[in-house]
Parts: sequence; C-alpha cells; structure tokens
Amino acid sequence: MAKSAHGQHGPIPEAAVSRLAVYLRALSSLAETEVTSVSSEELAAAAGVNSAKLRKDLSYLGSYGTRGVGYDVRVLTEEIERVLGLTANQAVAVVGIGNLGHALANYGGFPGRGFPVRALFDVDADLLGVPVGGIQVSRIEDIAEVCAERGITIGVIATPAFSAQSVCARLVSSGVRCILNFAPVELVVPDDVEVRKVDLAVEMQILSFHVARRAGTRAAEEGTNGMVTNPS
Amino acid sequence: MAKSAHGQHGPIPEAAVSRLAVYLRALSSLAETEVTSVSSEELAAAAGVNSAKLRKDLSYLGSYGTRGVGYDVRVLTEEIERVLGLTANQAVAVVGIGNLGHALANYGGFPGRGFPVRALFDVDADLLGVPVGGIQVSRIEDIAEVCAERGITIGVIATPAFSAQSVCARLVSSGVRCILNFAPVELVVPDDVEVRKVDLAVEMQILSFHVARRAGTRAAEEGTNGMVTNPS
DNA sequence: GAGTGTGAAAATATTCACAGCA
DNA sequence: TGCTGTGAATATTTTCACACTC
Repeated sequence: MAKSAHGQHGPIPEAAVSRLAVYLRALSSLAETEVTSVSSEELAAAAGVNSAKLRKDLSYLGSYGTRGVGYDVRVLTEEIERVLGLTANQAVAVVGIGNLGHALANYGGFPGRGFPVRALFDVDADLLGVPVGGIQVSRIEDIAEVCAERGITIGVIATPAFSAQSVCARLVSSGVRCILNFAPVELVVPDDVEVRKVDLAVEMQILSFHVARRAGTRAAEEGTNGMVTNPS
Repeated sequence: MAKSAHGQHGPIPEAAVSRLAVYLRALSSLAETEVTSVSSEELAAAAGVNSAKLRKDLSYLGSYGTRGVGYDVRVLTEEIERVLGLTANQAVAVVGIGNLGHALANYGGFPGRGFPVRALFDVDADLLGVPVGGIQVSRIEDIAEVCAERGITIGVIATPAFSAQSVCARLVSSGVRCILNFAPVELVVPDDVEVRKVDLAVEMQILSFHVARRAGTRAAEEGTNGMVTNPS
C-alpha cells in the first residue's frame, strides 16, 4: 500500500476539531486581504489560541506547512474544509419558528456558507405556508416527508423545552443524524446521532460565576472583609 | 479558627463550573414535581452525564449530600445558585438589535431567571426609542451612560462581526466585565474581562465533521458490518 | 443496604522545547 | 535563519473503586 505524505494520520481529538472551525474563519479573513501565507504565530493570534496548540492541531491533519515559511492560506483552507466535511453541502432544517427560529431562518445559510436552510417546521397553524427567509413553514407532522424530499442532514431544534424531545425523535426517525439543540433539555438519542447543545442560560450562568468569583477575590484582596472562604 | 463543614474547598475546575448550570436546570425540573431528594445516579441521568462525574463536581462545592440517601433538591439548588453567583441578579445589555438581538431581547430575562435584560443598543436610527420586549433601544454612543445608570454587569454582543470589537471596547470601558459574544470574531479584552463565545457556524461545522466521519467510517466498514471502529 | 465523597489511576489536552527541513 | 512538526513533560479532566456514613 502506497503511503501518502499527506492525509489524516489518526483520529483527530475532539478538542482539536472544535478549533479547526475557528482557524477556518481566521483563514477566511486573511484570504480577503492579499495575504497568501501565514505563520502559526500569526494565525494563532487571529484565532485566539497559542501557536503551539495551533501547530499541534494542524499536525493531526498531516503536514501542510512549509518549515521556515508558514502555511499557504489556500492550501490550508481547503484541507480544513475537507476534514470538516464542508465540501459537500449540508441541508439544514429549523424546527420551531419562534423568536429564535425566526432569527436562525433569516441567517440564510448560516454564516460561513455550506449550510443552506432548506426546511422550516412549526406547530402554529398560522405560520403554515408563510415564507420566512424565503422558505415556507411546514407542519411538524410532515417532518419525515419533507426531510427526505429535501435531503436534510442537520436538524436545528428551536422549540420550547417540552416539545424538543418529540421533535428530536421525529428528526431522528427521518434519518437526520446531526442535531443542534437550543432547547434547554438533554435530548435522548441513539448512539449514532450527534447532538450539540447551545444553551444561553448556561452561558450566562457561567459568566455569572466569573463575576461572582472576581468580586469575591477583589473583596478578599481589599484587605478587610469579604465573603471569602477560599483557603488557598 | 472554626472550620465549617460546608463551603467551597478550593478553586472549582472550569469544566465542573460549566456543568453546574446544567445540574441546576435538572434540579429545577425536579422541584416542579414532588421530588425532594435525588441520588447522584438520577440527577446525572437527567443532566446527561455519568454519576461519578456529577459526584466529583458536587464535591468541589463541599458536602451537601447524605450518604445512603442522596441530595436534597432544595439545599443543592440553593448551594449551586450561591456558587454561581445567581443570588444577586445580573443586569444584561444586548447590543445589536437585528434578527438575533431581537430574539434575545424577547427572551425577556433569559430562560432560567436571574438575568433581566435592562438595556438595548443599536446603530440604526430607526430603532431608537422603539421598545423591543418592553425595553427601548438606545444609541451605541450612550453605552457608557446607560450601562452605568442601569447597573449593567453582562453585555451580549449580537452585532455584525465588523463592529463587535468596537462595541466590546465601549462595554469594557463602561465597566462591563462579562461578555457573551455572538459575533464571529475573537474579541481582544483586558485580562480581567471574561468573554464567552457562541458561534453557530462553528457548531454547524463540528456537526458536519461528525457526519463526514460517520459516512467515511461506514463506507470503510461496508461489507463486514458492526459499529466497531474502536481499535482498543 | 444504599449511595455519597474521594484518593488513585487512566485518559485527554496543553505546553514546552528542540530536531530537522526549506 | 526561521518556522514547522512532534516527542516528551505537564496539567487537566474523567473514570474507577471503595472506605465511610446514614
């Protein structure tokens, strides 16, 4: 068997995957300027990570840089896109056309292209057939049919919490294997389905923790009292 | 010095903090039923993690369970809220009242209470003074004044990428130390400012990677079936 | 008996630091 | 000389497994 000099070596660590998308955006910005080559130092700065981590992450893809020079913007972009599976377009369905669903539908293809929204679903009869962002809203009951018809591969759940699990089940039984969940519940899915959750309340609470901690720390350092229990 | 049996022992690992908020929601659901006590096993299932991890996470807060019994829902809820700093309400400002900003403003306090939206900002003159979700939109130039006036502690950036950094700078110089960023850029902030980023394109791309990988794996295994890929 | 709390082990992830190539 | 690619060292996170308490 001929061994290629390029190509993915082994499984890419999850943590690295989630940063590849970030590098990709940084590369896009560069591509818009006249820059054709970047060093790990520069790209890392643009992506907000340190350069050793960036080089390590890229090393999982293979060897696409040039020692003493850096990375070719075009080559690296294409390589990351290939690894992330962005060469084939994924068709997206958004379920739940409330405030958030509306916003998502109007994003029109999700920033960073490659993710055209191709179907919208809601229970609200008043919305049926109404075009949002150029796409008509279909009935939840028709998820299976419409998803099959339009080749949906990614489902976005933007419904209230109480209906998220049932919507999810419908999507899964329609063959959707990737789900982005904005509803504040833990979805139960088969092993071969990938779910990612975006939870605004959780993000806010994490921020809240950091404000609180900082305030506590500051009070402690203030010399006088504080709510501090932190024995360091 | 009297040593309390309770209270936080040391610094709480970042990974644990980000799950506390998830446990909190699971606890809220339980509180709505008549359940007053849960085991780590049950709570872990509701939160989508394994029970060892949950127990370890909770152990960073101190010892709030009862051996042989479990955790008191009320007590644990209060403890997590205290640690996350949810006892004091954080006032939120949303900057950029486009599709997404609109949706965020209408959330009205962010699910999971404790985060009332108290200010909205946009550059669009047509929006000035228009109430969205009950709050009037103010001018970006007035960020400093309005934030001080309303005691804003958390800023949410929902502007286009090109204005995110300048909006961020305004928020920071107005004293805001926590930022939730929806714009697809890496914000540069002083060390004492905490930024969390929510990036829909990145989430989609990570999902895309998993579809691609699955498809690849399946193709490779075609013939001899089995979901076994793990070379252990 | 049942289920927490936690050291110790294993797995992951990050950072260092430098050999090796353009 | 300059910068990549990567083993080795370190730090963090997860998991195990069991002593301990109710």
